[in-house]
Amino acid sequence: MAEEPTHPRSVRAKDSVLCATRELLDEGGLPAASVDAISARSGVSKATIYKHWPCRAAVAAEAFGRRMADAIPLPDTGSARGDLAEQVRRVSAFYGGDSGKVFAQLLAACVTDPAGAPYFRQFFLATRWEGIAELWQRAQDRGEVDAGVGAGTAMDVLFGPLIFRLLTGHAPLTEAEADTLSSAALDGLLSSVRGESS
Amino acid sequence: MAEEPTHPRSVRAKDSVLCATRELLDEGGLPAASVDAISARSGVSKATIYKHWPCRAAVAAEAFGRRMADAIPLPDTGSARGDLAEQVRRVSAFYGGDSGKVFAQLLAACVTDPAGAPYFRQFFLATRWEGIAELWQRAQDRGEVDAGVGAGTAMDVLFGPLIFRLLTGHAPLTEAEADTLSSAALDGLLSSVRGESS
Amino acid sequence: MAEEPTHPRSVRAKDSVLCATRELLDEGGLPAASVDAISARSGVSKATIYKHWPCRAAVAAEAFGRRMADAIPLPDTGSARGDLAEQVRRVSAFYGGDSGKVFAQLLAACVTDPAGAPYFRQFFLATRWEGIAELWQRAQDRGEVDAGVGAGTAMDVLFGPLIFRLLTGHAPLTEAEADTLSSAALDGLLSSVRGESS
Amino acid sequence: MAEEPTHPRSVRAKDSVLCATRELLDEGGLPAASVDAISARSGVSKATIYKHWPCRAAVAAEAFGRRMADAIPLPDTGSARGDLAEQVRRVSAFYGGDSGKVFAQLLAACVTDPAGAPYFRQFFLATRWEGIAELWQRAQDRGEVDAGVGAGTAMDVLFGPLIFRLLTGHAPLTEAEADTLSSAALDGLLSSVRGESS
DNA sequence: GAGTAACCGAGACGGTACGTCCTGTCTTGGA
DNA sequence: TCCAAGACAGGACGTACCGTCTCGGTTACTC
Repeated sequence: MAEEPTHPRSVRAKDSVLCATRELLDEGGLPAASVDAISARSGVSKATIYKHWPCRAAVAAEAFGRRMADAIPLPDTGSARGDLAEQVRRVSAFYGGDSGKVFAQLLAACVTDPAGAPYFRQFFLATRWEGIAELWQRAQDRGEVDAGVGAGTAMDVLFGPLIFRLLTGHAPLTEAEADTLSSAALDGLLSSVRGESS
Repeated sequence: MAEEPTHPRSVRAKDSVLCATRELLDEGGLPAASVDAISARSGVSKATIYKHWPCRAAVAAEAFGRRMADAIPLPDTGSARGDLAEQVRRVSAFYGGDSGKVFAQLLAACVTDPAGAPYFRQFFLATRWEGIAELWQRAQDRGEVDAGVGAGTAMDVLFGPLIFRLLTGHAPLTEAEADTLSSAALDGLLSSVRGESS
Repeated sequence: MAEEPTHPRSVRAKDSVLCATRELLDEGGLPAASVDAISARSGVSKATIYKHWPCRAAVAAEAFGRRMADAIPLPDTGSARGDLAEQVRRVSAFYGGDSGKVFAQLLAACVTDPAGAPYFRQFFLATRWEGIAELWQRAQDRGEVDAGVGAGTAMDVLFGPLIFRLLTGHAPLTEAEADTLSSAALDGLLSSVRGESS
Repeated sequence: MAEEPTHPRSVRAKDSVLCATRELLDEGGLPAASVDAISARSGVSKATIYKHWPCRAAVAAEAFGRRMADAIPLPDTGSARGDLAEQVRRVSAFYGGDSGKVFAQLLAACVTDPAGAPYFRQFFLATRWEGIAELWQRAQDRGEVDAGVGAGTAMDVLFGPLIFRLLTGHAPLTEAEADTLSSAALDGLLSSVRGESS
């Protein structure tokens, strides 16, 4: 406790802000996490908040980012296909839940307000990318993957459809649907050679 | 068209609004298409606008929707794979251009303001869905597609990645990337039998 | 009933409008008597309403005017002073009650919207003026009044203070206050006997 | 005044608002002094205006109040009756001029929107009351007044008739009429000598 | 008794002001 | 020296009401 004051004040301020923002996001989604509300709850002034982040979306992205990473641990089923399918299932479940709504609001906010986009990428996509890269490495090691496809492409093809559905709501995000999408993505849409695919 | 003055007033008002909105979207994107600006340019009062649409995003979606449909005619290359790949290429090009930015803003606005979502689905997704359904039907007729995969799933897997990239900007939307994504989606990510993929 | 249709339609429409307006004024004061509300409740279209009256305040003045006349019958106490004082008391009581608020709103509306002023004068002041003129005539017949003072002046001096208080609310409109005001005013207005006045 | 920039910002904002409002009132009366117009001319945002005043009428009352006080200095003719009659004459002249119209609009607005009433009382009536109280005190000191009549009653009886005429327009506000009214009222209010009144 | 003209209900519309909200900057005073 | 507290400009929001207008159907006169 004695060395708590040695933390630069800015660190304590950032923590307070992120903590308060998390609470507000949980309580009322992104609309509830207005800068005024964050300032009031955290006891950190608006000026200070804007000294650390360029816009509201950036704060929210940083506050919410880890939550998602924690909520979606990497699976290890023994096969690359199993791992990837399970990961799609987990991400779909996350998107389909309450947090998914907040995630969508955040993504939307970072479109509206481009200053937040780098934060969104850093605190959401980077983490996700690392997970997929690891699974993809395992798959490569096992020779399960098409050598011509990169991890980035895989991420897009596997999770893009989920985000599409999350944002537009044109189709549900159930577990069954997640499996359908991951199967299609993993196997391919066209009827080349099948049999091993579900 | 001689009877234009006999159009019910509501029709004329809607036309004015949609036309003005299109212009504003072209000039400054969604932020420029505020309800006040639409009202001022169209000569239609705000109250009337809110009588016809629930929110700004709905107006913009309707105004911008057809533009996209017109900009992306259905291809007919002779093969289902070719048609689908070409369609992905065209949609990617659309997203990558100026219109893509507006499209992203619109999608984001419909997340923020759910009242607009049905309009977005009607004026963007419905059109897209019809196109894909037709291509998919051709493909089924030719026996090129995996019978177990529906057109809806195909749409998600083919275009979800593009939307993912459009919104987050984590990867470019070039033609080459579009081909990579469509190949991966159409063939599948896993290494069954490869080589015939473009 | 058979000859009801012989009434010009306009007469029925006016009656419906005035009746509906009275109800609305009773329920929520002048703000509740919007033209839309009057139209809806009376079944008479707004266009027709505006054919008969120049503005909302005019309708309300006509609708509310008789109410006040009915509520304040002329007193007859045997002396001019007694009659006038009693009349001030009655008007004060009217102003102090619920109707007083509506009266004030109406007067205010006719200031804001001068088209209504003639209606206000016709349906409120004319009636009042007639009453005062009659009392004043009685007083003259009895030789109680200062011959140099006209009935108009008397009306202003007796009721002006009440209206002043009603509108600004700077002092109450109780019966005792009414007597104080009328005493002060009557001592000046009545010529003959001075001394018995408080 | 060198420290003008050090004035708390709120003071500068209030000054700007009141100044702009005065101008607008002069140019087009109360209807011209919409909150939007005040905001635009003063450079003070609407939100700030609503932080300092509860409604438009309150702003206008404060802006216009002093003007009236300045325009009507207290007379000193040597006799209480003379002072009071002169004061009635001056107030009548004020009401009869352009400012009278604005005054009437303001009073009406404070009836319509009760949130403004305290401001009206503070910035119009309080000043008036102080003036009358002083004149009344002089009169009492000279023994000219009826001891049973308070200054408040005097104010109502003297100025109520003017306000009545101002608002309803049922009679003119000329100097001659003002004298007629003040004579009638003062004969009642002043105790001592009767008969020499005009 | 059909034709015709006036009239009216219903309500959409332009216009205007409203009062609220939130963002991101700027100022002040205290620690 | 740094920060909380919060005032501020700017600008969009969605609502409310007014008074005008357009439409289509009904009514009440005319022939």
